[in-house]
Amino acid sequence: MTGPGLRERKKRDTRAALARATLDLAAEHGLAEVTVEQIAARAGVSYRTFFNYFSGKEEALLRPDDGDVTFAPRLLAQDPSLPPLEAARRALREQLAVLDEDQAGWRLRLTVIAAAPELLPRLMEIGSAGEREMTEALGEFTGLDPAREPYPALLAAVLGCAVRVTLAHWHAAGAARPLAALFDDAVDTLAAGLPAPAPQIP
Amino acid sequence: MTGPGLRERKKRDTRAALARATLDLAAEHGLAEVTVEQIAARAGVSYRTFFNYFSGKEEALLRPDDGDVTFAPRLLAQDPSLPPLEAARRALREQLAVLDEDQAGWRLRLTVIAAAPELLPRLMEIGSAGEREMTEALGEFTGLDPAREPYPALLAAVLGCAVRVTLAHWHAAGAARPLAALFDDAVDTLAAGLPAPAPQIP
DNA sequence: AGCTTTCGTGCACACCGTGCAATCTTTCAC
DNA sequence: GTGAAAGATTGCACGGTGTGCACGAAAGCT
Repeated sequence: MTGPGLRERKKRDTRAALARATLDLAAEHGLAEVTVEQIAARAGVSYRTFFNYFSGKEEALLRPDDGDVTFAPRLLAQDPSLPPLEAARRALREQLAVLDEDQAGWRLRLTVIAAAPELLPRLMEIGSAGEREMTEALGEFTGLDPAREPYPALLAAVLGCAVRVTLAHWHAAGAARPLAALFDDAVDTLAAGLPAPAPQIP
Repeated sequence: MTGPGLRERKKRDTRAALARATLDLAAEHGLAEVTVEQIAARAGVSYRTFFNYFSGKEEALLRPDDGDVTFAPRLLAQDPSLPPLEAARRALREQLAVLDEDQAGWRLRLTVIAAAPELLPRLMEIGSAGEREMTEALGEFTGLDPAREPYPALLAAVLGCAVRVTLAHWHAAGAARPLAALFDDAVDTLAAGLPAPAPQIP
């Protein structure tokens, strides 16, 4: 049992250092004001090396881990007799639990994203490991061909939205309620056909 | 009644020429392979002038007109007693009708986008003139504060998805059915709580 | 006509992202 | 242990992007 080996460990460390440096610098000055050179300097590697790990600042900020588990196996492990929406809800709840491991980091990350709105659509690709993959998995789960029937794509897109809005609300509300509960509420609203809630009268 | 004036007209012509050149070149070679210099040359202006009209290739491709009508007035013109989903559906149907004016152009545009998937999330900002604006308008329509209640943001995001998926399907299916009909189907599915359709048995 | 405003353009600059080749380090086979 | 293979880091050079600035030309106004 030699473990992951020195090489692997150093690679992971470098990647983590670069991601962390990107996050910290972006939190301080805003992502647009930070250069790759600064990031590399803070992480202790050369400018050129940065691009051995990430294709750009964006990726370094939004995809700090590369080996994140995909959505498809989680979905296909669900009970096939469940309605698709319910099965997907359970799979995504598992996936969101990963964020709980580094709550502080993700909250900071969401702060940076909120200040750089051009990144907002990209959140779609984080919580769900990509909408295309989700579409494929839902097609398999439901037995519908995504190329012919819009249902899998629609469901995947809508769920991606639900994740994104939930994250934004969780962040805006200061994480007052746990992420999983907020996500459940959102899916409940979807399952009910998006009825208008009663206006609050404060 | 002198009309728009020579100056205005030339500006609009230049903008249209740049947008058109971007679209044509991107359709021929793929957006990533096209340089701003080529675009400017084809439109008959200088490299520098391109940036007086667009902030980059992306915008030139996805936002050919700047003065597109916003979503908010369309929504607030709807009957306030309607459910929010239904009111938004009607407002968006009006907005999508604009695309019918240049069907061929938009179908070509969608082809380019399909070949450059990193642009796909940006479609959200076209059909709906921006998700934030939609959220605000829905907050006003429902009497909910978007900062406290997630419902307006969720509805706006989901509708943006519906537009995007509808456009993708319309394009993939070769515009066999009209855009408005496809959009109606999608909203019907949403209103019904995203139930699983029967699997096709071909 | 003259005056003001606005637009087009050239120039310079910092940054981005990539290909290539040289150098150094880990790993593995002998 | 030693040396070769595999792989990571780095410097260098290059084409492309996007912006600030200043100058000239054209359009609109009086």
